[in-house]
Amino acid sequence: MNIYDIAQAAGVSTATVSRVLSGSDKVSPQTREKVQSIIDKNGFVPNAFAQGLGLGSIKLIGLLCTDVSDAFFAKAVSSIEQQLRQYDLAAVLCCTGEELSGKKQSLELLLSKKVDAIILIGSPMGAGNENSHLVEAAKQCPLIGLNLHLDIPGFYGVLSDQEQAMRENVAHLQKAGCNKIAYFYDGDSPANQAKLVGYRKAAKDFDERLLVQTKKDLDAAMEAADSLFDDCPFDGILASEDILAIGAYKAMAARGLSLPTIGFNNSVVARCATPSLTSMENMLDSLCTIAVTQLVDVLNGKNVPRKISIACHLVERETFRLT
Amino acid sequence: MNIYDIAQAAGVSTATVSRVLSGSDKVSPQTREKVQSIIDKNGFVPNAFAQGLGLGSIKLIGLLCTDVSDAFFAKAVSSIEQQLRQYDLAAVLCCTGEELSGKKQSLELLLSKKVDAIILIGSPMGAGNENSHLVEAAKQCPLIGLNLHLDIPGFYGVLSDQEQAMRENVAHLQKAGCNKIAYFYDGDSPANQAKLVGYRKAAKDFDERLLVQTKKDLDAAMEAADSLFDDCPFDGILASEDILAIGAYKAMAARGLSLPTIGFNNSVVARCATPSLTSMENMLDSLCTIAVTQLVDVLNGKNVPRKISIACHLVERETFRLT
DNA sequence: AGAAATGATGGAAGCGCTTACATTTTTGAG
DNA sequence: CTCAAAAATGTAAGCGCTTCCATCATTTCT
Repeated sequence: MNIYDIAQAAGVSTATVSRVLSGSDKVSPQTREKVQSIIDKNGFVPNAFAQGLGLGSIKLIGLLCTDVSDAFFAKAVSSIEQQLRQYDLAAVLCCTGEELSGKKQSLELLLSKKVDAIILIGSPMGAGNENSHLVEAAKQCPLIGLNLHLDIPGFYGVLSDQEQAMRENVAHLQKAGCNKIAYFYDGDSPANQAKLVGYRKAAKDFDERLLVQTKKDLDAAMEAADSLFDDCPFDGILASEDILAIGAYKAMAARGLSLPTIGFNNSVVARCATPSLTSMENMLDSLCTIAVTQLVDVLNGKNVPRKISIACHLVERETFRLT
Repeated sequence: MNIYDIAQAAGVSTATVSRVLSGSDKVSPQTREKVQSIIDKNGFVPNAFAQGLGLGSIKLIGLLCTDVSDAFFAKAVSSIEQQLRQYDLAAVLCCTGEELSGKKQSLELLLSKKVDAIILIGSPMGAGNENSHLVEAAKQCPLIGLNLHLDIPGFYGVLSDQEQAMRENVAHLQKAGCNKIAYFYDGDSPANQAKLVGYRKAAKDFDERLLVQTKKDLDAAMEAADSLFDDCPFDGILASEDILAIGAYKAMAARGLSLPTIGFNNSVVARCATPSLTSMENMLDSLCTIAVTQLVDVLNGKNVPRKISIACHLVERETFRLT
C-alpha cells in the first residue's frame, strides 16, 4: 500500500495525502479528516526510504560512542536516546573502540546512513588528538560533543566543567590535610585531559610520580596504587574514574590504610563499593538533555551557542567527608 | 554528485556503475576498474535512501532494549553492535523502558525506519506477557530474542540456559549445607521467570517467604534482605542479578553474618564488591555472536533453528566456593 | 458586479538508485 | 569465415514520496 492507494480511496491527489501526512500544509479540515480516516483505517505508514529521498532525511541521529559497555557511556546513550525519541528521532549507535581506524570506520558508517547529526560520546579522536575525519564529517552534518569541544565549524560542545571539578577535589583533600595526593587516570581523551589539568593547577608543586596512568580496570588500578605506594607514598587518592579510585583504595586498605579518596562520575559502583566511595557527580543527565536540545535547535536552523559548560558537584560518602 | 555523474565521467551507463557498486554482477574487469577509480577519485558514496527505495533495505537492524543503562544490557548492545558492523549492518537503538506503551512505541519506531530485523534485549512484553505487538512485528521482519523465545512465526530465540544454571546454584548451596536459601529477584521478565522456575524445581520444599521480589537496586535489596531475615531467617543467598546478591550480602554482613552467596550474570560489580561475589556467568558474548549469526542467516534466507540454548557456568569468588 | 487576492487541490517532474529486458559485442565451434 | 551462444553494456521503467506550479473555487475589496 502506498500514498497513491490512499489518494484513490479518498478521492484526492497524492499531493493532498502527502500534505495531510506532513501535517503542516494547507488542507481543508474536511479533506484532512477524510484522508486521515482512510490512513488510519488501513494502518498506512509512509515508506521511509521514499520519504528520505524526497526530504533528504529519515530522522536518524548517529551516536558515536567509544564503548557502550562502559557504565558512564551507557547511561549517556540511554539518556540521549530517550530524549531523541521525544522529537521522533531514532538513534543509530556505533561503538568505535579505541582504535582510530574503528573511529573512522564508524563515522563513515553513520554518514553513509545519512544521519541528520552525530552526537559524540567518549573520545572520537585518534592519538595526538588527530581529528581530520571529524572536520570532514562536520561539513556533512552537525556534530555535538559530549564533554568534548572542537573549535571547528559545525561542532557544538556540551561539557561539564571537569577541570574545575578536579580542582575542587584537590582543594578538598588538601583541606583534609593531604599533601601528597595520588592521581590515577586512564587514557588521554580530551575529557581526561581536562581533569588532569585541573589536578595540575590545583596541586601546584607535586611529585610527578603521583600521576599514574592505568587501564580503566579494578586490578590495574590496584597494582598501580600498590607499586606507586612503594615508590612514593601518598596520603590521598583522586582518580578520573570511580573504578580506579576504588581499586586504589582497596590496595591501600589491604595495607591497613584508609586514605581520603574521591572518585569521579558518581557511577553505580561508587555506591556498591565498601566503604562507599565519595565521588564527583558529573550531571550527566543535564548534559544529555542539553545536548539533544542543542541538536534539535541546530537542525531547526536556530542560532545556538557553540559551547555550553555546566558545573559538577561532590557527592559525599564514606571514603571522604568534607567536614 | 550521483551515479549519473559517475557514469558520464566513466563513459558508461548508470546500470554499469550500479553493477560496479553492488560488486556482484557481471562487469568486465577493465570497465569495473575504470568506474571504480572514478568513484574513488570523487569519493562518491551512493545515496542510502535511493538505494533503500530500490533495494527495499538500508541495512539497519533494530535493537529493542529495555534499558541500556543496565550493565548487562549495555554489554549485550555493545557486543551485538560490534558483530553487526562486521556484516556492514548498522544498529538502531531504542530503549523501551518498562511500560508496555513505551515498548510498543519503540517497536513502531523501529519498524517505521524499515529495519531489516530486530533483536530483542530484555523483555519486550507487557504485563502478563502480552505480546500481540510482537506477533504483528514478526510479520514485518524477523525478530531475534536474546534470552527470550516466543513460539511464533518469524521469531528466533538465542538463550542461555538460566533455569538449569539456577538449579545448579541451588544445588551448590545445598551441598554447602544451606537449606533455607533466600532468592531475590526483580521483575518477571521471561528470563527472570526461567531462573525462578530453576530455583523452585531445585529447592523443592521451601518456605514461599524465601522468594522476595524487589527493585533492581542495592538499597532495595538490602532492605528486603533485612526484613526477610527478621521474618524468616535464611542461611544462603541467591539472586537473579548480582546487584541484588550484593545488597542482600551487605545487609547480612551488617549483622555480622557471612552467608554463602551466589549472584547471577557475573557483571562488573561482582568483582568490585567486597568480598567479591561468586556469580553465574551467562556467556553473554557467545549469546550475542550467535544471535547476530542467526540474524544474518535468516536475512540470507537460510534455514536456521528457531531456538538455540547454551549453558552457563559458575565463576567462583569470595562469597562462595564449591570445595 | 467585477477584479483581485486568498485558499484548496491536482498534475507531474523530480529525488538517485536498481534491474528486467533489449541491444551490442565477443567468443568459439563447425 | 559464419553464426549461434554467451558476455557485456545500455535503455528505461519503476520504487513511493515531495513539492513547484498551475488550476479552480472562494472571498474580499472597490
